Amino acid sequence: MASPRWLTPEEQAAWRAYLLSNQLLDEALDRQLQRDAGMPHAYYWILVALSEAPDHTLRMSDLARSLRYSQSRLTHAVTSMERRGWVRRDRCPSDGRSLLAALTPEGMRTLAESAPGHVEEVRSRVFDRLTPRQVAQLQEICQVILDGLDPA
Amino acid sequence: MASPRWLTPEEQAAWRAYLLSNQLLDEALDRQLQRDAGMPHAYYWILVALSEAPDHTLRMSDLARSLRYSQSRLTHAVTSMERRGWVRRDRCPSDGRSLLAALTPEGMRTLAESAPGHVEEVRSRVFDRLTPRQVAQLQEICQVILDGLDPA
DNA sequence: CGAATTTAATTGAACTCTCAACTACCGTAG
DNA sequence: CTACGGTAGTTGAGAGTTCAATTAAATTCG
Repeated sequence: MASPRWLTPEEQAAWRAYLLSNQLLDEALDRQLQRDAGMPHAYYWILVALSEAPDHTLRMSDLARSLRYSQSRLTHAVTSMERRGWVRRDRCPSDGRSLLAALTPEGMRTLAESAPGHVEEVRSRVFDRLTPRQVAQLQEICQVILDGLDPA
Repeated sequence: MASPRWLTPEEQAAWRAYLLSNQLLDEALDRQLQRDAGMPHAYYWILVALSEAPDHTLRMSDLARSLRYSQSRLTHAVTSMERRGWVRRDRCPSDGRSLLAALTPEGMRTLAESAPGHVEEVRSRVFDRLTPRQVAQLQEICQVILDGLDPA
């Protein structure tokens, strides 16, 4: 058992800042969406993904893959969103195993109503505070981390 | 109602990379700790905070404040950690409302055993992939975001 | 063809976290 | 000294997520 490669002081400081800012940012985004739209952050991105798909429709498994949600997570989420009338689930004509999740007009309207407020929150919390240079740096850093986590 | 200030394409790309890398990184960290130490990420930091405190002891509310956890979240977490024998809760002699959470030897041992593997995960997922320059950039960016979210 | 494997999706239990309500104790002002 | 506002902490319900088990349809291959 080799001695562990501990973090340097610089790395520790960066890591704690990262974890804390993430924690608070996630909480802020979740709270804003919950308060103004009655949905968790995860549901917002399901609405976004469906709204960007042809016919506002995606196979459950493709939707899960594109958002990197587990199938179980997506099933539970879509079940709840279906109860609210935001999404419909239809059998896939070409594959009996698959289900097609489709955004309803009601779901589209919910997204359209909540998007401006949510984007405003993201702006005020993040992008209004960063220089264009920092935005580019952030993306590069996240991309490097993603490359290691997301083989796709 | 002014027209919403949408994100620019650069901001959108950065935002999606950020959200996805966060999601996957959080999942990876949680999975690693759950698998190797049987605890969620949040519990790990409770152990760390207590291990760094004088006498391995902190008032519940100070612990909550330092980690930015809600009191309720901390109560539930500590209840679970107490059942596992990692933490003890004693009445505070100077203030009848307060409770002092103390790390037990068992809890200290659990932390000592899980820390190397966890740090290795953080290294391999994050710091081994970033240049020192990027680590500094990351910290600055997170600090800017923190300044807006954490008045303290 | 028909058995075995893989893929799509759901289910339910266990767990964590949030939120609102509640108990108990402290400090202070009348 | 007692009433009152604030602080410390817990509780329980509800919601979302994970994980393992299950169902069912498609695909592969001997």
